[in-house]
Amino acid sequence: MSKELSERKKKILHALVDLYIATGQPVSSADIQKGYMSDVSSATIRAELSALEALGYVDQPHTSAGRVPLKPAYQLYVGDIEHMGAGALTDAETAFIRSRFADKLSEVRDISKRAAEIISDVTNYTSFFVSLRGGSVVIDEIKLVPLKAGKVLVLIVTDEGIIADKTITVSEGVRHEYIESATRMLNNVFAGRTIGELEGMDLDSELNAETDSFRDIFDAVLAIIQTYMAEHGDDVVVEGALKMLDYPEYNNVEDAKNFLAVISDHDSVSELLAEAEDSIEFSVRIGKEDSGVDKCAIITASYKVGDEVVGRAGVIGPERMDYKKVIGVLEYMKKALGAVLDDDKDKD
Amino acid sequence: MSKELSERKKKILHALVDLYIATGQPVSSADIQKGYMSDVSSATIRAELSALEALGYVDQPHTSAGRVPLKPAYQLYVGDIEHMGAGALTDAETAFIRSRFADKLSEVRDISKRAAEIISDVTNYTSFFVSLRGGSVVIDEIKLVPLKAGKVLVLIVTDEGIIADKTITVSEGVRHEYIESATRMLNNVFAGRTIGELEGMDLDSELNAETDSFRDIFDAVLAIIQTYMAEHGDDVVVEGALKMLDYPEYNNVEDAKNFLAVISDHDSVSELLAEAEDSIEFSVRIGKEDSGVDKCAIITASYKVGDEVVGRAGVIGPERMDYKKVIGVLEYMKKALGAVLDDDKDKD
DNA sequence: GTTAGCAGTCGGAGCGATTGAGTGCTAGCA
DNA sequence: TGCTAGCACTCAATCGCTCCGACTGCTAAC
Repeated sequence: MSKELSERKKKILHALVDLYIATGQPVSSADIQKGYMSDVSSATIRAELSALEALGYVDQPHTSAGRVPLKPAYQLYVGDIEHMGAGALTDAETAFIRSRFADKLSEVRDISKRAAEIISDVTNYTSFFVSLRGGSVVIDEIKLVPLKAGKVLVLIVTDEGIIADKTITVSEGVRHEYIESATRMLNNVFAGRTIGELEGMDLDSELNAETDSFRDIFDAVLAIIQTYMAEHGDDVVVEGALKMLDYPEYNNVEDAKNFLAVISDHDSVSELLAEAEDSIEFSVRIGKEDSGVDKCAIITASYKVGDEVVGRAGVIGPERMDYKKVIGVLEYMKKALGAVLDDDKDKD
Repeated sequence: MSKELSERKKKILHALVDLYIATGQPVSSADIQKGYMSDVSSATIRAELSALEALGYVDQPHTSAGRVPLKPAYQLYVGDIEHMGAGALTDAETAFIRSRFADKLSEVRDISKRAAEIISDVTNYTSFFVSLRGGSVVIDEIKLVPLKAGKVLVLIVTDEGIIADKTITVSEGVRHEYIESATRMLNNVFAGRTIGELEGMDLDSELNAETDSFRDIFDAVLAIIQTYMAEHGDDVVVEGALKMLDYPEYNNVEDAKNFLAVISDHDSVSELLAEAEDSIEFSVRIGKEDSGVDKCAIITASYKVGDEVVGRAGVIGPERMDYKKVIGVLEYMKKALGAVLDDDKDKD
């Protein structure tokens, strides 16, 4: 792979991957000649293929079979696509996408879910969407709301909305002044900080004689934030997990099970996406041997609002997947999502 | 099936199901004789089997094969088990269950999830757990909490906790008196009612000239409740969905896919469980032809706190599943869950 | 460097023989 | 009348075999 391939070799390789993606069958020299290179004979193509095999780009399942692309071939192919521009979507497809985004979705989670659905439906592959709000949520304000029976509802208001599902019981009863000073204390400590910051901090040091009397409330608030962190670290949505089973690559139960196990575990999905490098917009990885999703390719794209990456979408499919289409869809989603998110911003 | 089977036929049938559950292979007359009826010859058993086949209890995949139980056979078998008492769990199993319930779980959802996990892990089948809090949640109180910038947080306090994920914007600003009268109005209408009641009611009739000025707040509250209904109607947890793929019955991708599609759709799971009759404690259904989960048996159990059914657990597995064990586990869970829930009640 | 032509390879489909598990039947026995 | 021993029969599954055809690799000629 040190040397550049000749133009003809590249052309043959591209044709081979194209055909293999379309049919899933080993590609013969005659196939390539018929569809792509009627100017030379199949024998010539055979000779080239033989060379490509030696270079590790293609493989032969057995002596009398056609050639099958290997990882380097896919990589070259994907590179070509990114150069040449992605495949355009059909009108029906763009219409479909727009219609699915037509209803107003307010929750971030709903948008992620819808986006993942759309991607999966249009591409017919398994898709996932991760909203990266992790540590960057800013705590605006903490409110304590007295309820009946010595209970206090803790409200944590952030720029992303409210984290408020915890009632705590206070020993002191619900004296008004007590609640007020507790609220002051909590806001001193927490307000204006991001959740990410809190994680690394030594919070005990912030406590002093005065605040120490609110110790239990303080601990409760901290617990809520930590729970929130754990649950919402990265919000992962997976759609169309079962679609993978339609492809012959996963037509045996063992592999299918493996795949589903990985894909249903949100942590591993998050990890898969995290490996995408930040610097590039599209990242295609093919055949991760470890991690149970070998025989797969993963294409990811990052979505930004302003300068900040707010989400990352991905498609996972068989190595021989329709890269053009998938990249096209992810590309188009960038526009569509941008519109939805901006809309959402305006509403606030 | 009109006539009672002879004791010997029953015994043979029971043996046959036992063996079939253990091996998954068609059972021969010799097998039955060896393990269960050394007092008569295989020829006699063959004659009985032949009769049972005519009665529709068993089937022969082909002329020279053993017999396989049909639905009626399973039903008889399950009836026997329920009579005779379920299989006792091993010490290791009960210890495992207790240890998994050892950590304090406060959220209803966490408990459901844990329970489903335990059931699935001990039985090695797919399990689900539905918390039926649906319409019976009582609204205790509605609170409006003013936030910065003309926004108001709506809090709906119920006996099950708080539904509070909605901020609304009020045109009037956040004048204290306005908020107070709105709160009064809302509590007049909603407090003390269950969510289920609200659904059937003509709420507009409750509005009068006075309340009409709070129309937007009123509508917002209603919307929140309706959203809650839709999302929390029945809280369904499914665990170990992939375990089904270990059983040869689902060793082909087509069936596996079908099964997973049903099981991942919480609505259909909810439906499956809803079909369990309320009157009986254990409900076993075998081979629902429609609904994609044919070739399956479903065992459900209801769990009560006091007199109220709070949840329903189920196990779904191949028809030839280890009924004794599953029923034993569900039975034991009744005790274990009872303890956890009571504990939880005490804490409140 | 390219091509036509041909021999060689190998997977897969199709076919028949063989095996063996398990039955149904029948004649004889208690 | 009910049970059993024994035997003939059936049929899925397995194996081995051949045949077919889709490809390739090679070689000799252009």
